[in-house]
Amino acid sequence: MANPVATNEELEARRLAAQEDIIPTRPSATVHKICPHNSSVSCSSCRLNELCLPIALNKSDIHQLDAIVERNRPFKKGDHLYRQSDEFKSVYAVRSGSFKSYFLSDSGQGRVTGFYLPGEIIGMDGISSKKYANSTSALEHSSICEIPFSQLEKLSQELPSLQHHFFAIMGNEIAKDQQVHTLLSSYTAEERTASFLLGLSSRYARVSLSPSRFLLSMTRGDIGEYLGLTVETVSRIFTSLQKKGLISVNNREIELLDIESLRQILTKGT
Amino acid sequence: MANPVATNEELEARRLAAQEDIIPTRPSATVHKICPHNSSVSCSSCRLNELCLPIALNKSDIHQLDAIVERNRPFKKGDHLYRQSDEFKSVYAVRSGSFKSYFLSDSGQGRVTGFYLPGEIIGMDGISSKKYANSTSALEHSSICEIPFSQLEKLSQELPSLQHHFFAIMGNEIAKDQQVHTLLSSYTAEERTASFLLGLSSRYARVSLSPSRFLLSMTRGDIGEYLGLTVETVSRIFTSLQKKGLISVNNREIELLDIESLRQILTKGT
DNA sequence: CGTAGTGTTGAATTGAATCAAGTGTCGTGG
DNA sequence: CCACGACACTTGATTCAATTCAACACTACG
Repeated sequence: MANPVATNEELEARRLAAQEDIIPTRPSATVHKICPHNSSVSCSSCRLNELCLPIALNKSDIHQLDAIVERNRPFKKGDHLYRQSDEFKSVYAVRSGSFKSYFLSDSGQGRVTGFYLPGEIIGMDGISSKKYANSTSALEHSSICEIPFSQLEKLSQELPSLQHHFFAIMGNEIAKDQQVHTLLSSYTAEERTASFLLGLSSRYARVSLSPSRFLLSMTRGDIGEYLGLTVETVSRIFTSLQKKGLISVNNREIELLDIESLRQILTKGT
Repeated sequence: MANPVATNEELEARRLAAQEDIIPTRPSATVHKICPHNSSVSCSSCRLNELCLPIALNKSDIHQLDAIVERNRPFKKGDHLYRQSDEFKSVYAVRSGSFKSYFLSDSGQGRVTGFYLPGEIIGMDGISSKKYANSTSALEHSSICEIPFSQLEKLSQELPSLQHHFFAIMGNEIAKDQQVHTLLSSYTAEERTASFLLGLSSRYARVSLSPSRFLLSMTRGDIGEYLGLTVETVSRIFTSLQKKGLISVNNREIELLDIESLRQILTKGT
């Protein structure tokens, strides 16, 4: 909290450069800036290749996947990957940055249905109806790998382990969504918030970022829409968790001070 | 509501026999009872084959699917298909009856995560972690087709259209779960209930049952757990919708009297 | 430097939960 | 076939968590 604000990419770059968990107090100093949006990287050299689609493929197979992946220009904050009811064409793997998906109902109000971090797959909701069910936009400067779905299907036909892995990715999405169902149907505002923070924490850990200290790329409003709460409630819960000493919040920068106690909020249930 | 209670299977059998929408006033009369739990039927002769996994397969391919499907003994009300953290082995297609999936949290309280009607697929939440994330039990006397997943994968490798269809089924589940997310995070009790009833209606229509009159195989408590409401609230909303003339409820038997107005509850939003 | 967007905090309100007390229904065993 | 007990459902009164309404502070950006 003594820190000036830094973007996730900067934090990420720093971490890669320094292999340390502690965020330097004067980050703007002389950190060598690695650009994580570099679009010329191949799947085999991508540092996410052990988390992303290539996870199940051997060296030679990866090149086949590589050949169908399109590495698009970087996305600016607010840019849309696709919009609700656009024709479904591709799924996307987040390379850097973050995205949110949201659903606009007939009555015009939107709700956030998901946040996506590096190594995660976006767009699977469009597979069955051939139209995307959500809109998805970048929360910060971000980059993406586009994987045309028809080609992914074709390649899955040739590479059993790719098929297996993609089934697993989709199954994981289903299991995750059902957990969220439980969360929304029975947890209190504090429990939802704690669960959200712990979820982000482990997802950051997965991409080798600090699990206890990170930047929220989404607004309080986004979080509220995702958790089924209002902005005000999210803000109040953050404040109250801070007063209890479980977290430390400073604007978008957040630190989980007592992960164990945060977990207990979820398990001490009714 | 002047009707004595009848099970869904009976309603189904009657409909098949009579091709009519109106439930006879004296059902116990002389309806020729077709047993929908007959386990000797093959995929190609199953009357659900245009809704279920075979949908995308031609005659000759169906026999290959047929060969890996295991048609289990019927399930009695309350019998479990599998339990949370059992080893994942198969996905299941509902042949007749209905099932509920529910998740037990550490604190012991369970929440219903889904209901499954004939032609729908159960168990995909276990694919990625190799353990089922839910327990699933029969809500009434029901029958099931078990599809060992490893064999389904193998066969998907040979039959591109099966792979395609299974991707679509999973994508559909994801899209559906995200709609539920929106429902739970922003709808009122009345909106959730209306949406639930309309959802059941169209799913019954899909299996050629009356979309406006059906039996609820789940308790008010199950509905409440699914929608994130209490039993009392569900009961009150049913009563209030009945007073408004939109539905008619008599115990587990329900009739949607004004589907258009029910839809309007959802769209008139904020 | 000003302004729009984002976040915080307080007070009042409310929708649904909880608590409580029933009635209705079904399956079982006598 | 009926009586019993367990479970399912309904309805009312009260409480409470989260929303709503309102005012203000902070930040970021042109």
